[in-house]
Amino acid sequence: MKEATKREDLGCECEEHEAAVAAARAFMPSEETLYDLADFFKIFGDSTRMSILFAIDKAPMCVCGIAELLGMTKSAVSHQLKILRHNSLVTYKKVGKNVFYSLADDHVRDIIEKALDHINE
Amino acid sequence: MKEATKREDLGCECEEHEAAVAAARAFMPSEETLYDLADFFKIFGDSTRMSILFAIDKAPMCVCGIAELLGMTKSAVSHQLKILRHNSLVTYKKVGKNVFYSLADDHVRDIIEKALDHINE
DNA sequence: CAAACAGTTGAACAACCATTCAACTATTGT
DNA sequence: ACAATAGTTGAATGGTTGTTCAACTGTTTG
Repeated sequence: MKEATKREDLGCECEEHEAAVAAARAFMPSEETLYDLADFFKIFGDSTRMSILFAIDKAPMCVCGIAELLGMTKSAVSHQLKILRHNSLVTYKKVGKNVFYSLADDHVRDIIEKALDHINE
Repeated sequence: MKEATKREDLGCECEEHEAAVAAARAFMPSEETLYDLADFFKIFGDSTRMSILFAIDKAPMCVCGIAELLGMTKSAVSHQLKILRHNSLVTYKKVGKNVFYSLADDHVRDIIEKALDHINE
């Protein structure tokens, strides 16, 4: 046998669960909120961006400094900084030829710290 | 002009920054920690997984219930639940034909709440 | 002004990843 | 024992995304 899936592969026929589904639906955030949340976490989900955030945690640092610290090209770093910039996680200040980046606010530190707690059990 | 990049695209010649780089390097976490952190956040960086976490936030729910709530196939949901399971973000309990999933601990709620704070400015 | 360096950017490429599809296991009910 | 449903899983696929490459802007210095 094993023809194609008979009916729907979505949901279930068990009507006992419908109440639970309805109850959960009432507490679900909007689609937009869910996407915003996922997009926000996506930024932290890359080791290069994570490294950059730690690099500028204690003191502002220029792009070439970050590149040297991480052993990466300035181009690669700059691309990631653009993402961090567009999501307001970092700020920057031009000084001559250099651009110094810093963390935007303490919010970022809080979230990373929480995650570190979870990782270290 | 514009031949290939003359020398290295890594770092900079400015020796004034070497001290800053060395200082930052002293505070950098290990490579392993950075990867673990990024991997951890990567899990939250998908709207399907984020939706699942909210779906089982208030009460345990079976796979078919989640699938119906999200309007997705049971297969797709199961694949994501596997990832959440392997990262200890959810627990499960078999009851007859059903498998009920719940949040593993309050740690997860804390982190999502922090992120919501940041999004809502 | 011209050379050199810091930084940015768009296109191309490669690697990764979420969903689909099909098949499978396990449990319940007839 | 057989049919039906809940759930899982491996392979294939299509979309996303990080890095590289090459070219560009802007600033400083000789």
